[in-house]
Amino acid sequence: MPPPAAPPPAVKEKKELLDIGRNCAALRTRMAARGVTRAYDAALRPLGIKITQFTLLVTARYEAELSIGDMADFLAMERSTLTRNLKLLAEMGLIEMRKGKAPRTKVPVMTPKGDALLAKAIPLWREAQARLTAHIGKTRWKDARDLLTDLSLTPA
Amino acid sequence: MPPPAAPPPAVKEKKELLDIGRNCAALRTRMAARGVTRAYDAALRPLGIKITQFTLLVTARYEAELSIGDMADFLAMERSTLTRNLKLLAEMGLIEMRKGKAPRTKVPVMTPKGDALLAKAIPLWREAQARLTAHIGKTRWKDARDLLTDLSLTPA
DNA sequence: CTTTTAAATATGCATATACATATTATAACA
DNA sequence: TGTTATAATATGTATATGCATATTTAAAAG
Repeated sequence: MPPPAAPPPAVKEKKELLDIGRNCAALRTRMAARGVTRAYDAALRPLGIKITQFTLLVTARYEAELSIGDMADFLAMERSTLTRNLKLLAEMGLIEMRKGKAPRTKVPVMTPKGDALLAKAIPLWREAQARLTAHIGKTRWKDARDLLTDLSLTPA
Repeated sequence: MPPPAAPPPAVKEKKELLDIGRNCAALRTRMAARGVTRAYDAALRPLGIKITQFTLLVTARYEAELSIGDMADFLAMERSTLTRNLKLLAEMGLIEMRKGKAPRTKVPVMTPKGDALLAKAIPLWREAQARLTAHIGKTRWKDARDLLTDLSLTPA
């Protein structure tokens, strides 16, 4: 057994590292996102879409006429990320990109195929959402939602 | 202006879509992860590492002798994801992969370079964490942490 | 009406993530 | 002691994400 490359951390440093591991908001939030995403992805797997894509379909269907830029703001997401994610949905035939009213803008529009898929997806989403709220406690979900909203607005 | 590809959703359906957009736990959790990650990544940018990498360094430093598999469980992350993320850190010279005590296992071990970087990163992490707790309220963070932990354990 | 400018989207590059499958290393067995 | 079974890691493929930069498009300036 070769000696470690670095000496073990001193006790004081150990405490500091423990504190970081326990309290790092980024780690905790990302872990939550991983776990929740896995659960919702599993629920939607029979339909061949992921929860991220479901979200975009819902937004496109409800927030009609939102341009890529506005939709990215709405979802607190990079424009370039959204551009690509929408492109995938368009290639799947679930949406169609059209010219928006404002100059230079493009807006996603649901196709009949997209509408049909969304209709099938909603019950699956409801089941996943019900399992989650049951898991964390229905009462707690309202607080959770507000908290998550605040976290998404964390200043850089 | 061409007619829309699909008729506008009925009022009842609109309410349903609004509910989903507002309450989808996956969307809210992912939005939070995006926002928080952006803030912490920005704080660490001067050092050329991301918050995800910082987290792995802290874990490797504190939870010594954790194999890839155990570390993945600890972080609620796919093993294959962790394998690749650790590989990047090894290529950067921040860690070194060694044989673990248990058969077939590998464990990340900090290099002196990794230790030095971690030491410089911790103050930047503290600033980011302080900004976040100030933003959401210090009292609220404790509840938030517990909530996020529960979310990461969402059953599929 | 041409040129310039500015706003919006797209692209290059890099990391993070997960599922399915392949590879590898070692223990257990014959 | 060679073979087989199994546990651990690695790889193939695909999506998600963000920053920096390029391209495009249409308004505004001349």
